Amino acid sequence: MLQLQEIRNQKEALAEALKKRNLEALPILDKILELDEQRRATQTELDNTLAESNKLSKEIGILFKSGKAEEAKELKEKTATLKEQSKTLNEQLSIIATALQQELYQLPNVPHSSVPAGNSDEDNEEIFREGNIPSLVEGALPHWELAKKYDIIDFELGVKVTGAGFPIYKGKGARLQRALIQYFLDKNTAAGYTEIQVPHLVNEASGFGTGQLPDKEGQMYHVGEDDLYLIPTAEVPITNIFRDEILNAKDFPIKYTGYTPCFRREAGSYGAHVRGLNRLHQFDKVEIVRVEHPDTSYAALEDMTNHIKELLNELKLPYRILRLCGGDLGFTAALTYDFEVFSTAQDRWLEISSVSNFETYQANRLKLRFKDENGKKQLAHTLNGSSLALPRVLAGILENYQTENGIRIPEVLVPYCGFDFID
RNA sequence: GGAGAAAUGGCAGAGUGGUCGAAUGCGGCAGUCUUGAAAACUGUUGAGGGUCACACCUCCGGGGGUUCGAAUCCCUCUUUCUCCGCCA
Repeated sequence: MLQLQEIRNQKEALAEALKKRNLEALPILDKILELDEQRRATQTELDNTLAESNKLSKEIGILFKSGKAEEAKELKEKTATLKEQSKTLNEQLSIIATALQQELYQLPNVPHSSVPAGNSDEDNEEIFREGNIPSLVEGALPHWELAKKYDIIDFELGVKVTGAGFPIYKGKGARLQRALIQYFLDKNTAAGYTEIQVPHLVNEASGFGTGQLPDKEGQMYHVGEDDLYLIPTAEVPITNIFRDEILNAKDFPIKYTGYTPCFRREAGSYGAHVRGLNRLHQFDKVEIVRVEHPDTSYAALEDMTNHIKELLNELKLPYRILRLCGGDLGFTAALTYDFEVFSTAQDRWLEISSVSNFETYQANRLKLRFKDENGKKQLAHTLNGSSLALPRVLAGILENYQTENGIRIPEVLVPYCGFDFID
């Protein structure tokens, strides 16, 4: 959520920056300022009414104590009008405040100055590439066929037990997945992230705090009986740890990592690109989350991308890094780097990590603040990134490490797996 | 799931209808003292709105109600604790 103060101070600059998202924000910003004006005027009126009412109440109290019941009675009658007035004003105020909130929720985050303009993922800017892209090998199989051939992932069985998009990992497939989780967590903790385990269901306030609600309601599974949501990413429970907190500047940096399953309804996305592990309703992910001082958040973002690079370098997977363009940038992010692994058999790139700086956008919703060096309260910056999304890493390994006779295991994972070959 | 008790500022803990945004203690911050530190002493110390700055308004778990007036009374929800039941 954008800060009202900023909208008041630099409306034009914000509107200009939001154009990168192909959003003509000026009418919304004007509407917001108008509602803001109304809100303050109504608030002032209400405050004055309440002030008068408070004054009378005190006088009545004093009169009663000094036994002047008659005079008190007279004053009592006067308060009736004030009560009526403040009730009306209060109702008006809440209508205006709600309208103002709704306008604010509509606005996405302002893109960072380095974000390229663009409409879709085709306009994302490739900023880094590592590893050779093997040309399509004769006889190379896509991962879903490899999974079947070596009996390590059973998609049909998942359909039987739950439905499409809920695969069942078996034997060495399950073990490889567990090895990856452990490897990622070990690397993250070695890099200074504190490992935590968090709930897999969150309440509405949490969904709202990180920006999943109210906009992306349909993407989350909702447990109506208890009004809880299955998490679409560990970002939600981890970041919400800091909701309504006022930190000290010396608490920074805050670095957390956690493994969780992630649940996404993925309503409306079907077709060839969702085969196999490409897009699932339930998948595992290790996440890193940081809360930073505004002055250092972009250095933190670089630090995070370097960390993800190291993971992929060690796994020796061919990958590239994209700077997302305005049109592809998530609603709440100011700047996002996507990491993509090359899927040899599918001849396409698969997103395996998304590292973002949300600046104050989430913090404003979360009321996540800190006391700066001068004792002033200001909003913190939040960041997060996948390190990494398991299914697509798995797909990348299966496809890139396949041989005629089986699948080799990346060297760094062998100690975690206890085997070096799947056949 | 049943029965009971409770929820107050960073923490502990007073406050049961009127000047209470809230005693007191601890903690935090600043100062005095000291070569420095500790101790002691003095001052200061919740959040939000509003204002150039004041004034002023709101907030004592959430929501609603009674009253001229609510931290205090009533209803309701949530959470915590104790006992019983069930359970990995």
